[in-house]
Amino acid sequence: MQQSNLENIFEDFLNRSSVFINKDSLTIRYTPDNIPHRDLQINGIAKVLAPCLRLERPSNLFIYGKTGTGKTLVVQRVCHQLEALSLKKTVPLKVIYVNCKMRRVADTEYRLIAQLAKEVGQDVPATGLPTDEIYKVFFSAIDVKEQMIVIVLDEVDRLVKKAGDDVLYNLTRVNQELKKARVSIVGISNDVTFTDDIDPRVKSSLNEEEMVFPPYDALQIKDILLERAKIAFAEGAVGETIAGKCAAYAARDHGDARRALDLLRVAGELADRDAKGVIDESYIDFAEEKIEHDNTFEVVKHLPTQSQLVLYSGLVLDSSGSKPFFTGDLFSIYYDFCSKIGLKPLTQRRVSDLIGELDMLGLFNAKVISKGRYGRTREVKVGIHVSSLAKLRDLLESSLGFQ
DNA sequence: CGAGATTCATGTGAAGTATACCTTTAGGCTTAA
DNA sequence: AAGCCTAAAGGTATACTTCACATGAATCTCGTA
Repeated sequence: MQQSNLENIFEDFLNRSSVFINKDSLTIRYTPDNIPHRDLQINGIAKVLAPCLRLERPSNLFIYGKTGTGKTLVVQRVCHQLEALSLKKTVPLKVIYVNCKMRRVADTEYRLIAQLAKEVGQDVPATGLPTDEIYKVFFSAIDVKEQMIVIVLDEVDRLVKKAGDDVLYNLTRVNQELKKARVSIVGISNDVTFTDDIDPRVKSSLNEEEMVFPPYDALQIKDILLERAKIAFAEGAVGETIAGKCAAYAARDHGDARRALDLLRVAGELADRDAKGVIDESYIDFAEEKIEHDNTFEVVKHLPTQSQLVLYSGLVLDSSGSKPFFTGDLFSIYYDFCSKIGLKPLTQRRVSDLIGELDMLGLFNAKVISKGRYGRTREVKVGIHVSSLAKLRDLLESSLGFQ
């Protein structure tokens, strides 16, 4: 492409009028002033955490709700206010927020505590130290003075599924170790049934208070969208029917408001790209597809090589038969690919675990079935939208170094 | 014909191994008095 | 003699392997009606 041409593109971009005024207000980073339909929860959480301000340890709190029901947002909102107020009243209070699902950040006991330590300014190595040592570092870092610490663990269910409930047990016992600081834990979980399989001791001490976030219904989502759209978009860029359509799409599966906002944002971006001043319905459909597409790509790109190859093997099997396939099938074709690209093959045991992980990520849909006389295995289907399959294969092929 | 045993292919848990990385410690070298 | 650097020793977490046992319905077997 020629340089003058490039310049034109940039010029063009700058001069072009956008449907957005403030795009940030549609992203997850944005904390709106007003959170509609969540007053009950906000007040509830505030009441639980309020004792912080008198340096009394509040009850541990546990929050359940599906994705996009505003859990994280509400908690962050309340915590911000709490911190702001504590600053004004000079109460030593600190809120630590950790998202446990982040791969390689906080998905094991060690890494979680290391992350907590980092949040309070103690840098610790990624490996090599005993876990107790990490605990000690973290404890002594917060126990330097009398203060209140609120630890928010987002998506704890992931952590517990991967690393067991020891972490939680240790954390709930923190207060006995500390002399000056007080710690309170707020756990956020997407999985409502998740406490079923944690130790009753942990359960009783963690669940001092609990709260459920019900899904939004279509009307509520529409409210939320209109509210945000007012901030985000130029006058008249989004009609009420568009918001309604987004809401309907998002409400279709469990009232996910985040999804609705994504939909609106991406639709806006697409409209901008076409230099249209208005978002019409067709953009919503494109946006739905694009989001799906982008999300899976983002996930796949950051997968370790071996997982990528397992996924690729799955895709190949899927395209050849488009019927569900079994662990054994996948393993043998995976094995062939390994020698083809010069990768040391993993054992079937490990591949089985990787299939499980891909299932958790939603890239596969796997369930264990028994075929009676013909054994027991996982029945695997590819859980990726058809429209992304071809491009995904290309991506994997180049990333894995196929010719 | 039906209850119980058998079978298959792999799930799954536990224990062991390799690797990468950490801290501690001891020895050797340098330096300043 | 004190201070500093380096390399070895001893320790850990993590990803993976090895081993061994668990699973569960289709199929087989065999006693019984």
